[in-house]
Amino acid sequence: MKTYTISKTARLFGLSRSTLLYYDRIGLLSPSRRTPAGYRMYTEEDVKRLERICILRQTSLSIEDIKTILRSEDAPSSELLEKRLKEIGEEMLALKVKQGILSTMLKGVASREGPPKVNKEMWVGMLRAAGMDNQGMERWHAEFERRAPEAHHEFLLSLGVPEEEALMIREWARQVSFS
Amino acid sequence: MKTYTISKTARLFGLSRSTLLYYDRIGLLSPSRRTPAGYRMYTEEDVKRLERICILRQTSLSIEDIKTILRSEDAPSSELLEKRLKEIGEEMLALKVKQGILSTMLKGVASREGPPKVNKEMWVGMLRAAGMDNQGMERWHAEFERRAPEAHHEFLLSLGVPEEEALMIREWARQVSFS
DNA sequence: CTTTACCCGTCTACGGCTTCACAGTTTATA
DNA sequence: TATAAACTGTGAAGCCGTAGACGGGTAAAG
Repeated sequence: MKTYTISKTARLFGLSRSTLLYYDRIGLLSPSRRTPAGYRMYTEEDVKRLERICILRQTSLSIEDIKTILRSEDAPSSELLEKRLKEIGEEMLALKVKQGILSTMLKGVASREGPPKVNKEMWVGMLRAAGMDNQGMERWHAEFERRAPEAHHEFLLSLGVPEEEALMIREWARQVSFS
Repeated sequence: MKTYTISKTARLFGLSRSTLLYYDRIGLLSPSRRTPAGYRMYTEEDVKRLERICILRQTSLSIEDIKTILRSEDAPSSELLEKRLKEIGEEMLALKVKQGILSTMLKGVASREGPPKVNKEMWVGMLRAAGMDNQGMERWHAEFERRAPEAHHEFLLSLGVPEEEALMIREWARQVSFS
């Protein structure tokens, strides 16, 4: 049976040797064989597993989740995949907000009006709400929408989010708060 | 002049005490005063600086970049902001691809066709290309588009990216490769 | 048999924190 | 006023996923 050394296996997938060493250490992917000298030899099966790992990693699933998914591969728990998909939605929204902030700041810079002037109370409330992690983002929008829908709208616009998108974000936030 | 203790300052912005300790240690934000017992006291000015830091952090700018931006606050180097904005664009694209992968996998799961069947050569070539970091993403699409535009298109569709979006991504990839 | 070109395990570093351990200080209650 | 609770300080270590360097052993080509 054909086997691959660690570096060759790594190169197959554009990974570094250290990554495979790490995967071995944490028990995510241990090569099925060793040479008498202790060299790791990856079989075709190992490579196949690694391929799956790469695909799953590609979606930024955590190593733990990947382990779980690969363990129960016959019943490929779509739960974790769905969870990650939802997270991605949140991340997209978070990125849009970041984009908005930066655009606003750049506009300020361009027109020489100095640093961005975002209403302090907005920010304080915003940052206080959840620390702005990805789950927090969701809760924050929902909370903001619930407490002050108009301020929420204005806030989104102030970030440079177009009217249309702002309405979509708000609707989404309302769904979150009632589900 | 009014001052705040470290925990109160942290709470103002939804941060933890350790974060402020960390910011002090790395010289990002050191409180202007100390009590005789050595307690950090944050003045209004410090709080103002922290507010800016939070806004900038909110865009995931690195601490180093934030330091630079705050250092030259009269000429607020839009360079770093633009750099980050570009990165965000790449991150959005990366997320879309992840989304596509996950959707495809879920579709596979739902129709009980087992694990996702993405052509191996595609993935290998893809992963080999750049390791799929955010800059790699850009290079990879450009490379794929250059070498096999049709396969690129098919690949995007296979990820569940809608036709329209696929065309946009490809155009963008072509621009990258020639700039 | 020498020269490459690999491989080994172990260690360190990165960013942006968090958590811990332990000691001193301030504030609230009894 | 005594004591307990809630703060504060410092320093060190840990987290993730990966990259890279080190010194030394192995394999294969010339």
